Amino acid sequence: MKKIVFMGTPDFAVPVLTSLLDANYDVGLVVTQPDRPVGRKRTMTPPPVKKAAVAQNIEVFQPENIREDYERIVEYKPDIIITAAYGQLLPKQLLELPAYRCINVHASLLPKLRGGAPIHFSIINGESETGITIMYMEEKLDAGDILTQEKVVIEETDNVGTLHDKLSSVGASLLLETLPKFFAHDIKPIKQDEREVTYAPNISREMEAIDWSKDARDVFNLIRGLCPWPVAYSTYEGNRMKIWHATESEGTYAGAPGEIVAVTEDYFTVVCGNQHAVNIYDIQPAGNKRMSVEQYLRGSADRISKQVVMGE
RNA sequence: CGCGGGGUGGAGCAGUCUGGUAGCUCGUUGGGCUCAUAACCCAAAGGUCGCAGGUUCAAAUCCUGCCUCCGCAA
Repeated sequence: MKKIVFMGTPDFAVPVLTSLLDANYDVGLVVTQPDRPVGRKRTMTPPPVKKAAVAQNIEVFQPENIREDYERIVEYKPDIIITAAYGQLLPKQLLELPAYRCINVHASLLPKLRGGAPIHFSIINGESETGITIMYMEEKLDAGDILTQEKVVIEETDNVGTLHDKLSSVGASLLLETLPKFFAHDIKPIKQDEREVTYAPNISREMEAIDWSKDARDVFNLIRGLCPWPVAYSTYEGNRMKIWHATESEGTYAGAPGEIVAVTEDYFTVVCGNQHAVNIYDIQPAGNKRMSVEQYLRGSADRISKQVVMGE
């Protein structure tokens, strides 16, 4: 029985861990990020993977900095380390420690979308498919040789939430398919083609603001690529407004980018670049909860007016 | 003590400054109109106005404390 150390942090990694356990793999040590203060109240919250591990009575190790504090893992003498969205780069000493080395479950078709937010960027970039890659880990982020991959189609109706769930589940099942072959040395690792590399860095604040001068298609992709987290936003008469859900509008409109050109019972239309537009259905005004435009307008029909320019 | 906006029938809001019988849009239920309808007309039910205390003849409204939801910032 191979001794496995699992390293992961967010929800994405939870099904990967639990499916290993369900398949009776010997995961005796789980490494995850330290509890972090979360939300307005700054309450210390354990990462999802920790909760899952604790629920199964597995030892949890939460080093602040894995590059300096990894002695516990060496002590454990793992045969393999499996990571999934752990959140820190591993030191060389750990990468070379286990006989079967370290493998990672990454949510993109590498070499595309290396980095911390591959799911977001697959949608924001307007890709029609993405997937899971299981690969060796190198010192360089997400650059290791590829073991197995599985594609996942991105539907028009997908957002980060739905795609995340699909990928997480595919990641778990692909790992279970990969491991027996991997341990039997039945997989030939493939080098990543450096010419094909693209990156998916963590989402920054500026990225969350909608640039209405872009194509309607790009705006649409940004909105669903940031939903349900961290959510795209713009402003309405100076007040911040998160945009939870929108669709591409048919037809062309002669308005300035950001201008509201139509308001109906349940959505309003905002012009983007290239004369195209998006219809906005779900919003969250500053200080309020998320609500449909229909509900928002019920409070008072003139809360959204034509000719107002969003983002100004 | 980081800054700020909220909590009013099932939903979204107005009313609070200038205390004096609980209002709007929608939903729900019943009835009517119609060949018919998610449309239109009429009617009804449904709220201890977040909680507690205080001021007052009288508090959704003023004062104090607390709970809670949310935007920003970290």
